Amino acid sequence: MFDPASPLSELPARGDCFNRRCISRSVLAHVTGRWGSLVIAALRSSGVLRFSELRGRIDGISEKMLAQTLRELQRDGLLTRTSRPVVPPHVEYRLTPLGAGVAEHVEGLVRWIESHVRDLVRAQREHDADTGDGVAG
Amino acid sequence: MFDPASPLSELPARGDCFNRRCISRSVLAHVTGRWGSLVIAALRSSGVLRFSELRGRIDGISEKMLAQTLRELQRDGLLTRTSRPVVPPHVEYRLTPLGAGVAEHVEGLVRWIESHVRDLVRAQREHDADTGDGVAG
DNA sequence: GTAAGTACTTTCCTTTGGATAGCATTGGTG
DNA sequence: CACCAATGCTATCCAAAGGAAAGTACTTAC
Repeated sequence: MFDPASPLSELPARGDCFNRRCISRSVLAHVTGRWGSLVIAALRSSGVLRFSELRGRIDGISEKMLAQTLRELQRDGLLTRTSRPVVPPHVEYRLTPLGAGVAEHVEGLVRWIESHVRDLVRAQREHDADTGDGVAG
Repeated sequence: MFDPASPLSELPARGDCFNRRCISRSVLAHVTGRWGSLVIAALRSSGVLRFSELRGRIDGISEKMLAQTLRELQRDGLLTRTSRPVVPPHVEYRLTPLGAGVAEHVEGLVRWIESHVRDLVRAQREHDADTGDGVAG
């Protein structure tokens, strides 16, 4: 059913992220991976970015992980890599139309979290204060 | 500015996920962590779930990671844990109103990916076929 | 006495991630 | 001509995170 070799027409029209063998699961993993959502959000807000620009925008990412994340997302068809054969190298990354589709949701999520920081901090402090599990009965 | 000890009123009204010191960044990490989004999506579609039900629904998760993910999300104020002191133990997890807010976006993302599996598979196959980087010039 | 059932926790080992250095290429500098 | 800068990676090595399996705690049922 989720056999990666079967013809497209035999694949289910809809995936199932809860199934670990479904391709949608691995795409979800790439998109919501440690760095995926930030790469996607950065590209969505800037349009085009070079490798070093992405590295500069995403505080804390290592070059290894940036390269790896970009490769995964490119393979999933969410972004394109365009290299101009000049010296020093000039490589551009941008979202594909497919990538723009996910990006919309990713950005919604990121923006929601950013605009609810105070609520989140308050919740964490309350939790740390009473460190009690809610016990009913 | 993002000092975890400063009073709420001094925290910026909006976080910045691109800054590795901002609390919104760690919440994003929990929500989009390897298992966070699936836990949230499962709770959103079911309302209430017990530990073992979550484990059953989320194919591939280990008990250790489920426990850890639940603890993080609970601390962030996104879900509640309610244990009834009976034998055998009975523990329920459900989203808080805050959690329901993120869950909306998480579910949008998951649903988008699930409904675009075919496009994603097609993209992967094309990529694997030409394994060529887009080169302009 | 012992097995079952639930929600974890612990242990041990594999996999992943991070920091740093290196590579390839060529124009500019001394 | 030697040398460095600039860019986009890759390689290496070590620390951290994650997975599998077994253990814990407690009481009812057999």
